[in-house]
Amino acid sequence: MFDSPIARKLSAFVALSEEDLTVLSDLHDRRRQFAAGRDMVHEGQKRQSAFIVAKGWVCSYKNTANGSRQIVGFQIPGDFLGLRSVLLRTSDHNIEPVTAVEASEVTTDDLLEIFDRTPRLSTAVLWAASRDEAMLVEHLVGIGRRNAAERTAHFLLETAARLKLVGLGTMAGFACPLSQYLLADALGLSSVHVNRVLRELREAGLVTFQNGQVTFDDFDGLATFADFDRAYLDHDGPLFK
Amino acid sequence: MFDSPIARKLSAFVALSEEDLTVLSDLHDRRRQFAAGRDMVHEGQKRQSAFIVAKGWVCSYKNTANGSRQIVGFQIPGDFLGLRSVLLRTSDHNIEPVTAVEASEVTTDDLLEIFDRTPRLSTAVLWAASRDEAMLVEHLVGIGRRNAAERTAHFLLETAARLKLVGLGTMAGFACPLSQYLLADALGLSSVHVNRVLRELREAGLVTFQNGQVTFDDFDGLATFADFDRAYLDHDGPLFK
DNA sequence: AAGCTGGGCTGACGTGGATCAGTGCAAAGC
DNA sequence: GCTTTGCACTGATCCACGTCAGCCCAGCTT
Repeated sequence: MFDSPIARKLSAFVALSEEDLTVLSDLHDRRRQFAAGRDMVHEGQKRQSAFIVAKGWVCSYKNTANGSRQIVGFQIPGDFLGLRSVLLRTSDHNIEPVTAVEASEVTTDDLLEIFDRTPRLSTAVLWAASRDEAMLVEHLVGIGRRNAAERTAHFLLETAARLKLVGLGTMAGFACPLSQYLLADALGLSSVHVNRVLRELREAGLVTFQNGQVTFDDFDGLATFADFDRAYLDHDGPLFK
Repeated sequence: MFDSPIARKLSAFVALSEEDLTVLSDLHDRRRQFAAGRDMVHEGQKRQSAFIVAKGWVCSYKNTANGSRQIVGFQIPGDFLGLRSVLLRTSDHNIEPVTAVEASEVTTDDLLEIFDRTPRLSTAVLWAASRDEAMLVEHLVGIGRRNAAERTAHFLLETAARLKLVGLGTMAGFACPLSQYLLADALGLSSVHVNRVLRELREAGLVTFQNGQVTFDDFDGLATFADFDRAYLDHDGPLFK
């Protein structure tokens, strides 16, 4: 019962107390279901609460005036979503489930109580937020200064590292529900080009992404190619041991 | 004495108490100087404290393997920098003053005390962090899905809005110490192309950026062109009035 | 006075990735 | 069974930007 994805993830950073784990477990039990494709949150929505993903994949995105969209990031089990909207009062992005999703709603009051009563857990929440922001920065750097292939490779490696932390993948590979269209919107490319890049990476013997399955054929080679440095994910092990 | 840029900025969001203002004022008085061009923080640095900028411009950036760099954002008076590094224990980016800079160091202990003793101020700090993240997202969307001219225009508008909030600019324009090289590294372009884009925008009668001065020749036209929506900056006025 | 440096600025040319306009296939719906 | 829909995949063509290679000017050095 204490083994929810969020508890696993946060435990990798902060040694949580019994009480912390109970709070998380209570949240975890309060899950709601969301169908794939129907937006959970849309831009401009007010008084939005946050969620913790328990199962499934979600994406956060923004639409631009010219009709295209940019996916800002994917949330997987153990991730918060919409945390930023709580303080900004208005959501600045849309949130759409990629697959069927189970998630627990976390209201502003829940958050305040966490900050009030479980200081160690609140540190962990802030850590998770910092880590999400670090991923955002890495994403920005990738789109700004890496070419399509490096960017794609980097994304797959980062995603693998995140999934591994919640027990959903290994260094060998992971199950990936993303279409090439979604990948394109996340990487700032066209789906046509994503297709070509995936072929190149496959033919170079680095990664294979087929039938919803990502397989690392040469993990180290790929990491070198993508200039992937996992330091920003901060898996140095728990604080306050 | 209560009129530091940070106090101005946070007051636009949260109605601060006398005590909150005193804490801010004490921080503000504790300034240190930094020379332009010499890094204040470098990637991988441990146990880094945060800073609040009082005067001057700063940029946060990352270098990539192929020798180019991506500027993640600029910090102007009233902005935090390096907040994320506090919880991640290791800085994930470099920080360089663009001009001569005055900034106050904020240690982890200072932050803990703020969270402990001045709850309203801590809300304001978290709001500022959320706003910074929203700007990061907007930056990501720009690089991923907007073309060079739209992106440049958007950047200038956003920067104007931020400066205005701390009394350093108006709807008419602002003083801007950025070279076209810095602009290029921030926008994910080459400096050559930045130059051309700035000329286009000038010839279209939208903005003029010359001699360290940005002048909006047609503010509304530019905002339309750039698809600039200031909602994400959340200037709705203070909470808890 | 001569040289150097750091901006801004420019034309010619090359290219990574977008766009267009498809094909093929498997699963779902009627 | 036939049609529709969604996704993977492809070749041909185009163009937004990058790269290269320079010029010019202002402000510093020596």
